[in-house]
Amino acid sequence: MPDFTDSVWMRPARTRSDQPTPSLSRAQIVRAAIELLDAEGAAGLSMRRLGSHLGSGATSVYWHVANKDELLELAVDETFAEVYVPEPGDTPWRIGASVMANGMRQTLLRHPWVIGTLGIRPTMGPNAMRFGERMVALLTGAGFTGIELSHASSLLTSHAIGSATAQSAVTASMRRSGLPIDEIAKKIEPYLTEKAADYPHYDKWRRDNNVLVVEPNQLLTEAFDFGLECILDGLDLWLSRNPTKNPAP
Amino acid sequence: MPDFTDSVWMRPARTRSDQPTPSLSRAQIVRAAIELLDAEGAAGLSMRRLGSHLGSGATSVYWHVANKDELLELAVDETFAEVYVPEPGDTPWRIGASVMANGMRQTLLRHPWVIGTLGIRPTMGPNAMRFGERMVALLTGAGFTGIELSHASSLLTSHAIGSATAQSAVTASMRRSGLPIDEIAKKIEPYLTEKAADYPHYDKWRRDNNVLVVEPNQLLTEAFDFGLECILDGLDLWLSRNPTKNPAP
DNA sequence: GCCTCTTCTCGTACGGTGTTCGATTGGCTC
DNA sequence: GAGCCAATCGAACACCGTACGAGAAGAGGC
Repeated sequence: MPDFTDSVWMRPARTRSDQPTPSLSRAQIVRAAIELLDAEGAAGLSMRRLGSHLGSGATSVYWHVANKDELLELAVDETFAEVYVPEPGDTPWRIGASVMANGMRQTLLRHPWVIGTLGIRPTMGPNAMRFGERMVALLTGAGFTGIELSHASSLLTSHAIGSATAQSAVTASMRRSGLPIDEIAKKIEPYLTEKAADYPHYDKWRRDNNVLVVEPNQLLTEAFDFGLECILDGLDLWLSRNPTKNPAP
Repeated sequence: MPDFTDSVWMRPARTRSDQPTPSLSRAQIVRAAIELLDAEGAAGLSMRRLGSHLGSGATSVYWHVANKDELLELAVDETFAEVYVPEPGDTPWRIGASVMANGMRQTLLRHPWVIGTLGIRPTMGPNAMRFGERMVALLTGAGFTGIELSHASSLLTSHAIGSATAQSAVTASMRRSGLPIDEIAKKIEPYLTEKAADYPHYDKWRRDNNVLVVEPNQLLTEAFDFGLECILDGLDLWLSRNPTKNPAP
């Protein structure tokens, strides 16, 4: 029940910064949590470890933050501060949208633990709001209005999220295995050839384009760029088919 | 280290279905796990609860499945069996791609806990492989070849994942709050108007299109459809700009 | 100086988690 | 019967999130 109606964002932070400079602060806690999460993933953050990482007792954190979920919510919003959305007018809107999508993808890849939280609750913190504000400005400048503005924004962020999800999965797996890419390819190969008869189209395509030799991160980056261009083309087409009544100058 | 090189999929299931009909089976365990996950989300699945849901001891599951991660991997792959990818030739490729993307989105919304796992490791189970096989067939029929075939596939699945992520977030939050949409809107309103000055573009857009009165699931479904059309338009444009040397008949 | 109030820290404890390990069962083949 | 092996399970370990209440440390009033 604590959602929407009783959110972190609608409550004031507990420390009202009185004089005696408390040894813990919400900002400090969130920063430390992000450090742990970046270093070891979602499993690396426990309240006890966070406490000792901060040099304080395990349960001291609970005075500044209601619970772990809320801490995660704060941490996720904090990462939204990193994604830059250009002002409209600085550049053509395609460039602006591209910069935003690339930035969002990069941020998610820098903090892969964020990805696993995006399906749990919508992020409504100040940084996410500021992100939304900039998106509206950018897409309004591009000529979008009404509900389609929201749709275009969703489409661009969805692409960043979906791409980052796929890429995060393979980089995390590669990191866990600790092997270089060609070693992994060598290990997977027999599994794939064994099943080749079951997946004839895939196998033919795989052999024709010998996929496993390409660096996966490069391949997924190219996939992201390709998809982004398609999306921007599609949006451009929509704009040309639905000219605004009050077009931007 | 257990990734890629030592995966569930490369090991045979432990029960070789000998005669004495063991009271537990891997398939049964996976089915029960999915039931728990669907009913109560990722937090609803614990090995003890799974055991008692199956009417067996808490740790008996460990004979059939190496650990919880592997069980999740099996469960995720199982859900991939639900998404239908049409054969090429049955319909125009746009329809086929649309059916696949819609199906994938629906599957993810039926099993929202899957979304949180997609960024952890790539799914390489038999059902995911079959999915890939069908995608290659479908997109080959559409005229894609080489690496761009992979990119087009990634783009379509990314859209399904990204859209489902956003939608899952709001439906989960609404379910947690237990309030009807208009109640939620009433509760959020003061927060939004308080911050209106900070987010002028967003606030103007929000008021012009009074967003909060629309049913969020309907809005997000429309956003998905809008985005899918843009993507298909973009892919069509790419196809027309890059005619295949050996075009499909 | 003392008293009280507020802010903040922290040790302890409770119920739950994933997983290991060794004991135990039960049906099969010799 | 003896031996074997697939399969189940209970107990135990280390860890988790967090409720609670005791305490420290300073501020303000007198």
